[in-house]
Amino acid sequence: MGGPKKTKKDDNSKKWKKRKRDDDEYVYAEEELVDVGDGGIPNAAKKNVESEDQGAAEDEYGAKDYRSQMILKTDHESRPLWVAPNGHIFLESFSPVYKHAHDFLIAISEPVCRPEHIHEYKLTAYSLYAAVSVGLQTHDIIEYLKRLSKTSIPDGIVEFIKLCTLSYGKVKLVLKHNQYFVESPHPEVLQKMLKDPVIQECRLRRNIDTTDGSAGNPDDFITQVQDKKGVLQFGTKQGISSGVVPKEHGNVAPGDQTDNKPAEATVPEDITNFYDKIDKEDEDDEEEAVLKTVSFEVNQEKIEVLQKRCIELEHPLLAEYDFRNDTVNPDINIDLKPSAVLRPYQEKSLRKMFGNGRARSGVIVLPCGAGKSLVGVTACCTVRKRALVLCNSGVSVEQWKQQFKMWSTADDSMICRFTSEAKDKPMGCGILVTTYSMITHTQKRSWEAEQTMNWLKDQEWGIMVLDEVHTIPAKMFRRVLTIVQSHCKLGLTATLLREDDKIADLNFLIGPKLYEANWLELQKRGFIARVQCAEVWCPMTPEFYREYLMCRTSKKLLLYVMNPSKFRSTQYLIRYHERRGDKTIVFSDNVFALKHYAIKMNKPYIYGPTSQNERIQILQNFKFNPKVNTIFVSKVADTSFDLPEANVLIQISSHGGSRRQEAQRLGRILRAKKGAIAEEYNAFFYTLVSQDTMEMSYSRKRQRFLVNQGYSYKVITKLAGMDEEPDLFYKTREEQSQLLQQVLAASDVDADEERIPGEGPRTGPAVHRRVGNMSSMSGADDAVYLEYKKTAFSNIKHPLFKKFRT
DNA sequence: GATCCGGGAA
DNA sequence: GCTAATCCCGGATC
Repeated sequence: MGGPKKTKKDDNSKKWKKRKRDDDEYVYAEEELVDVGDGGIPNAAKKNVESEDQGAAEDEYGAKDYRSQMILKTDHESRPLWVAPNGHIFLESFSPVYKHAHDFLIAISEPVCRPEHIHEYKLTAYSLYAAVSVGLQTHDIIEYLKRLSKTSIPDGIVEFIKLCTLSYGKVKLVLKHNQYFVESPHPEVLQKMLKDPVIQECRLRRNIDTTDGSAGNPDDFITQVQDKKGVLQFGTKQGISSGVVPKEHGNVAPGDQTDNKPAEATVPEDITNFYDKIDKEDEDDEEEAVLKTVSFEVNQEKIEVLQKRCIELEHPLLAEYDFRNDTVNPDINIDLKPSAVLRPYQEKSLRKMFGNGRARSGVIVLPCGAGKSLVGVTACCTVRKRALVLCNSGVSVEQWKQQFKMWSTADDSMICRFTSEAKDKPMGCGILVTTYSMITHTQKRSWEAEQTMNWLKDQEWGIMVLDEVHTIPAKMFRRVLTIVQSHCKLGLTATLLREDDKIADLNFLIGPKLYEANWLELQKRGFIARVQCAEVWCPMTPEFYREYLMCRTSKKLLLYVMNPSKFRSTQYLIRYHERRGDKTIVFSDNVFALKHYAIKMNKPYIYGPTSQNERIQILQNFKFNPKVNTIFVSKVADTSFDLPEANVLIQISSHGGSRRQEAQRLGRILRAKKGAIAEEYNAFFYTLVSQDTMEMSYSRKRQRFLVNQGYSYKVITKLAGMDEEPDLFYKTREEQSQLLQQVLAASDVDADEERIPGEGPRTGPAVHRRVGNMSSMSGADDAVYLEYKKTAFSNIKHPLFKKFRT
């Protein structure tokens, strides 16, 4: 393949490639295609794509020239795609068929980078697996890709798609009567699989004969005939929500015309026709309706081994739940309220899940604020079997309960909370909301918790909703799976990103990604806020910079966070937005900085030790009190509670290069803002960075995810108007050096916990870290901090400090 | 009872 | 490898 090779891959070009790699993720992305973790790629396919890729010439910058392998079609202008031989796909977002192509690419590939004009995707074994699981078929994928493409499709890609999809989707994992079965309409496939020793190990043989009396012979399967499926509607028997959103058939979707130039190029008919065909197929694949299936039972504890092995054998197990024909588990009486109207993308994601009339397990990716919980609630209302919702914190348990009450007909008696402080009676309830740690708890349980857990283990759950699924460690999630028996698992998340490589695990622990929304697209349509992202560069003051260069890493962090010009920029931005009437949240990972900034500026702050009551109080004030427009928060705000009213976010310190945290935080202000259509932006996201420090490289790393989602960062090197602003703190050298002393003293304390500055070594318990239960509003619950106030702040007249002065 | 605090875990 | 934060439980305190 690959035609005549004009590569001259000498050492020199390799060097370039390597250098490129160090500062550019793109090259990584290419490599990932052939290395997606746990044997996700058929080996033959690997070779295929690799060899294909080598056929391309590379220039001195590592760019590849594929012209020799791809022939441009004459009507290429009306087709939106290029498919490169390395599996990367490039899409013109201004194309009249963008909508069709985008839907299709989301289904078959992973988005890599989606800026304004050209979007990049890549084909991976996982993404193709996901495509098959939502009902697409090999020939349709290839055919549609061919039609959308400006050029011929490289042979290697066709081969790759075939390899990754032909054997997929033939074997299913189903739960019946509390027993797990591997099921397939293809007896020969099951026979082949059962020859594998690993799979034999996972098979469960019962002494008692099963219903049809299957015996011990490996080739003896349980055989049954499947029922024919009907058309499904979401959420309710009556199908209130179905048909609310018209499907975008035919030509260009109405909403798109406004954003794009009127389509001068005619859309080739073969594209629109095929889109309709695929879209329709997804809805009712009748194909297997009358097929006989064969199955064998498997051991619940071996399920993970089984799934992994099946992927290696290139027959990944699909988990599907035919809930409408489940007569064993009773229906629960829950429907969507008529007022619950799904947005188009919510409906679309649910169509991926329920497309063939059954419930598929998998992950739905929506940005925060885009209505993930409505998707979860609707899924539960569609399945109408006992549902288990797993959350990260007690607070989000409460929020989920609220969501169920808001969108569905479920009342208090049907929704049961199960956390350490709220244990409703679980028996007879339809929906159980609990935390991951409650399920996986290993230590002693209270009697009540023990009872509920026993009950929970005995249940056969219809659906398990996994909130913020990206945050749970894979290990913990595995334990959940061995404890809970559920027919179907729905993972919800805002981003599938993690800095470690555990995200691939989700693919076979939960299921493939069913849908992923494009943030910018939602923003354009007004479903989430339009955010202006800015990186504000704050020069280090000379004194701070000198210390920064001299000291070791742990101290460095404190120095660049406490940089006086950063403080002043923060103060200025806060004032600027307060005048505009905005609501601002300031994030700081570093607790020392958090407290110092907040106290100095006299703003409330929330961090770990802040009591539940106080948190609620601060949040309520922030929400309703027009005098409280700015609050400071630590890491606590990254997860759990949401802050619906904020539209400005300022980051003064963050965790290394975590892209996920960045995305999560941006999500805090994404909830669509009212009356916002007039302005270009209605939300602001500032990251404050101390110039010429490590922070700058962290910052770039963190931004990468959002940049790939299409956000652009504006770099601000000087805040206009800041110099004219009166009364900003830390203006004089003297104030600054005082601050420096505090910072240095603070990092010394870190080095030697027991020492209190200025008082020499302590032996007795006279000074304790925690002093009584004073309000943490004032930061007085930290004796060390109290010490500083006595010395450094003693000349400041401020009501907050008066209380504590002796 | 409700609330606070500390320990252990991950 | 470290830090911050969280969860659950049990015992102490008001």
